[in-house]
Amino acid sequence: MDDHLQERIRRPRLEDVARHAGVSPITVSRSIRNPESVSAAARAKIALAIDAVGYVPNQIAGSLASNQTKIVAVLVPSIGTPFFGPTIEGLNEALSKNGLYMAIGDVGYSPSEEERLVEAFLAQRPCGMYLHQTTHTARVRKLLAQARIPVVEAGSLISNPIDVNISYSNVDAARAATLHLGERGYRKIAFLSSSRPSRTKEREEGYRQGLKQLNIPFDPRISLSVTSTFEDGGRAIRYLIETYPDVDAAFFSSPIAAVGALLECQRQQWPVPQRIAIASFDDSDLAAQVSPALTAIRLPRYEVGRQAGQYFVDCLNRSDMSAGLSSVDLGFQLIQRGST
Amino acid sequence: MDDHLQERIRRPRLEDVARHAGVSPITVSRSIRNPESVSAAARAKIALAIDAVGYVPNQIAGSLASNQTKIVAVLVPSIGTPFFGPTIEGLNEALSKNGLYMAIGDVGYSPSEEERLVEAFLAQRPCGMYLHQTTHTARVRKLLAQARIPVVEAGSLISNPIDVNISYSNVDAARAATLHLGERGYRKIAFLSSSRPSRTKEREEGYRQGLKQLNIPFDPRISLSVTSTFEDGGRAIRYLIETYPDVDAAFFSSPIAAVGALLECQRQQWPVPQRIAIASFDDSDLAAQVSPALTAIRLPRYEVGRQAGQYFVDCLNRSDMSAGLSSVDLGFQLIQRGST
DNA sequence: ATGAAAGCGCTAACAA
DNA sequence: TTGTTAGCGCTTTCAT
Repeated sequence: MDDHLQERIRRPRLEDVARHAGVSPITVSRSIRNPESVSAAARAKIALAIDAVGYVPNQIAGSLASNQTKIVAVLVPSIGTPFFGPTIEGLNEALSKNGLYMAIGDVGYSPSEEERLVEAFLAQRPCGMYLHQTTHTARVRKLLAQARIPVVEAGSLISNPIDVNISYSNVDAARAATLHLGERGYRKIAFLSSSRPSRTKEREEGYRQGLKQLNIPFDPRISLSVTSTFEDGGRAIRYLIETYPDVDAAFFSSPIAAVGALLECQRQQWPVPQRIAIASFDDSDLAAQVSPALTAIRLPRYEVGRQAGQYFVDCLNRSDMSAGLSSVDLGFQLIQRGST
Repeated sequence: MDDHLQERIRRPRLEDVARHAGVSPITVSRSIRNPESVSAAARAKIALAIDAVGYVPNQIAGSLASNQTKIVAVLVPSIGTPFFGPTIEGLNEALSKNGLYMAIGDVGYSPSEEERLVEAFLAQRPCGMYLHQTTHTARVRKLLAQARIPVVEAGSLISNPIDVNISYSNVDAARAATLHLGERGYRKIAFLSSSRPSRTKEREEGYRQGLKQLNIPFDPRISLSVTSTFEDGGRAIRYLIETYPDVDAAFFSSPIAAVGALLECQRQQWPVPQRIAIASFDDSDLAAQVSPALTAIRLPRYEVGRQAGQYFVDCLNRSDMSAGLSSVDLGFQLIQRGST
């Protein structure tokens, strides 16, 4: 009687299950978290009772008592863009397999927004934090250091990570692509950087290092900034060909812009790579499908997420932390296709 | 002295701030959550103290005491695919603006995985749940009903939502595209459904309704299942043209496959739409860029997320719930381009 | 505007 | 293997 009334009013607790099963609350707790530590008989009674009262554990209370959560905070520069899809997938793969969950936030390429979100997410006491970002405000670094949780920074290879850095080198990859173009005989290589503030500097640095190695002088007039859209990619290639006819190769930081450029070349009947070669920093299914298919740097985006996720899992199991290396270079691949 | 030692050992609490500021813990709590309810003098002292001790609120304890969280659980069929990007962006837009956060999970098109995740996420006591899915196990429906939180189902228009249904009609949209093709004079219209289990049935139903309205008999031989890849789209159109030369239009459920088909037509020099017209169920930037650009149904994916997010926010403010309509049809647009 | 007391639902630590 | 006790760090409620 009383029971039925109460069930209407408040959600059942451990105690309700315990009473129903004729055991103590802690036994129910154990049977849920670590079934082997409870006798088979008790386990059976408890399973029945859980079903009967419709019990769903309150993880909030559990987290407060145990001082640990199963939530990893994931902060990305832009939640909707396809770029981070594979990384988030990799994180999810590693985390969900081990009973961890993701809380996700969008920092919009803004350090102050990152600061706001880091603080808000730390209030949830996550068991780890993934930042797809390597430059932070001083306050962020301080908050994260105090938090004493595993922190993975990704997106660039850096020398002084807060905790662990898992990434590829934008500089190396951009240099490799530039060298590839040089080795294929292209001499007047334009660089079309993405307008996103994130990795542009590093990619341009790699491009310049490549040029130097090829003994090609850097020409600022053919180093342009382009938004990451198909339209702007097309616009850029048109501008280059019309303004600097001796340009024979274009290296795009954005794979979207690179495809846009290639589609524009198709429309304009500019043969690729004979009239102009095109290479892209980032690979995509699409890059492999256009004609000619695009030469591109393949970044280990999925792998970054998976290894980051695995790191959080490992930290939780052996709870010593910081046993691994502080910086992991996952490398990249140059996929040569018809466009160069 | 004692203070400094303790700070090393455990994170500062409300009490530490309170002692530092010379007020009671509850005043600190108020000053954080509702600054106006505290005198300006106290507020100033407290702000200083928070900074001095490096206090980050423990939202876990807060949630347990207040019996409410700021977390919305978001379950999508596949976290990495670009399809859900705009929806998640819309959710994030509405939620983050109002101090709510997202926990995200991937149910992988599997009802049993959905059940597992719904239960796990309910344990976190979210203040709302977004499901990009409309068919559920009985247990999921029961759990969600008991949870007494706002629930948004999206992805299809349905008649018996658990709480609220915000979507577009797959049937209506597929019918509209089919009718469009009929009106443009195409008579032998193939349907290439996506192999994803999700909305395929509804889209095929719309296609058949459209055919019926056009007095065109349904021909099961040209209703095929195709994976959502560029390659398979190309393969499908090749198969159709080679096997059923009288097919004059192809309606793709997957925008990726549709673009793949168009690229294949370019390679094979099959003029579009003269040899064969192509239409796509879902729009994308890319669809607008290929030549000819693809006629496509534009789905309000961002808007679905934004309105769902707004619903959660509204429910939290007026805490009555279920004041709105139970089903919202956000419609769709048919964007006609060169491919039809 | 501020404070004191009580308790949210669970788990850690200890005991049996 | 099971139970008892004592909190986890906050917010609610009630008082002043």
